Amino acid sequence: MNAEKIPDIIIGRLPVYLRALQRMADNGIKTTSSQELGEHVGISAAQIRKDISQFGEFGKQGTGYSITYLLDKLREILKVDRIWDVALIGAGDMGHALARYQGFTNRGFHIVMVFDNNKEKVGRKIDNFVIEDADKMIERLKASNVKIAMLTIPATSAQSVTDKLVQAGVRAILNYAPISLNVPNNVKVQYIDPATHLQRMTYYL
Amino acid sequence: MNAEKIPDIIIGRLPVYLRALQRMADNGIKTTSSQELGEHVGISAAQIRKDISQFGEFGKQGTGYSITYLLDKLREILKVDRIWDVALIGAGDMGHALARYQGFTNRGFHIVMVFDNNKEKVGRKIDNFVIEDADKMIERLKASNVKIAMLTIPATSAQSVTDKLVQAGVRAILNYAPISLNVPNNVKVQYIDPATHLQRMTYYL
DNA sequence: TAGATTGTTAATCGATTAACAATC
DNA sequence: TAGATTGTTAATCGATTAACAATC
Repeated sequence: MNAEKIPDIIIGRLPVYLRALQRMADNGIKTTSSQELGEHVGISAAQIRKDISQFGEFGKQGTGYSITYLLDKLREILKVDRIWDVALIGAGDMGHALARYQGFTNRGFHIVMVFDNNKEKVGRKIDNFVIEDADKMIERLKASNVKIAMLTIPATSAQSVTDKLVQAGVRAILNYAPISLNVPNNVKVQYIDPATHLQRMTYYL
Repeated sequence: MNAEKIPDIIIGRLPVYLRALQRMADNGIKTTSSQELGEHVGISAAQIRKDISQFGEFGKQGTGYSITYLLDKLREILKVDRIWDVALIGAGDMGHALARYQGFTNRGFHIVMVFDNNKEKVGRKIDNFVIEDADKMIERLKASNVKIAMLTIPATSAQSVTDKLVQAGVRAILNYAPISLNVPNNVKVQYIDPATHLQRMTYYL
């Protein structure tokens, strides 16, 4: 464990390494090098070695990295060596897609609650989840150990709902609403806005 | 128009400015300052001024920026002062959510084709779109002017389908599959992987 | 005019790369 | 052993910030 502050930009790359290594492991590969991993993820070998070495000496000169060992270490560093309960806020089309998404389970996440403010949706089911009333959200979250929420609601209500999530103890928000959110310093937000992502590419066309 | 190469990191922030400005305009606000815009998007005023000034002098000392004027300029710079045709590859849950997403229209994008390799889905409709056979994808894309694709298919086939997209002339890919894609230098990829985004936050919990 | 805010410069800060001794 | 590859250092490169003259 390293006491120095690790830059956000390095933390941001670790999940990409993790994903690629998981994939290699699934294909039965036992060992890799910074060179090979770099080719997979499009990052220089030097940078990968530098990033990883922030946290310890996980490789061996001459042979590279044991994939299962590095996987274990990265999961531990990122704290996805456990399962996090996640609340899904908004049961629209995007909420439905996330509720049914199979990709969370083996990557450290488990949806445990789904909320919507539409009274007609409350009580209905998505997959195994019963949609709960958004009016009960704060109360339900406070009584749980949910620290992570995914927000799939319209931009107009995103900030006010975010304020409630923060009030209820949520510390990480995956925001699908197309708006920048204001949160305290101890709360993290990641943004997924398909139009914004597309607009980052059109400049180059 | 500036002949110098603009850093990717600046281009990446412009859509965020655009989104915030659009929102201000919708609220009837006419003018803003780098200070105010910065507070909305969580970026320093100095950086916003520096970013914008790469492309021209769009502000006025003393009064700031005209929102509609800056919107026009940013749209022009990002080339979203037009409507781009987009192909959606994969008609699963995520594909459905994107096909029905209302947020593309006024931000420069329009889905014109939906493909799936499941013969049972081919011919069915999502909203107004008839799902087409993935076997016809290259041919259909080549006959179109589609330069942008959204990829919502399993990771296992993402690279091979990407190769086909590139072959068919696609230059920008919004990738929802949880895998890094290899593409030529003249093709851009943006990644949306909810699990990866969540894993960028757990470190801080 | 006086106050406000831009655009830009220079200084600072941080990230990436190249290179190589250490060593498996 | 010989070849390969790490971890790390120093150099380079790039991004951010602070400050302020210009000017609306």
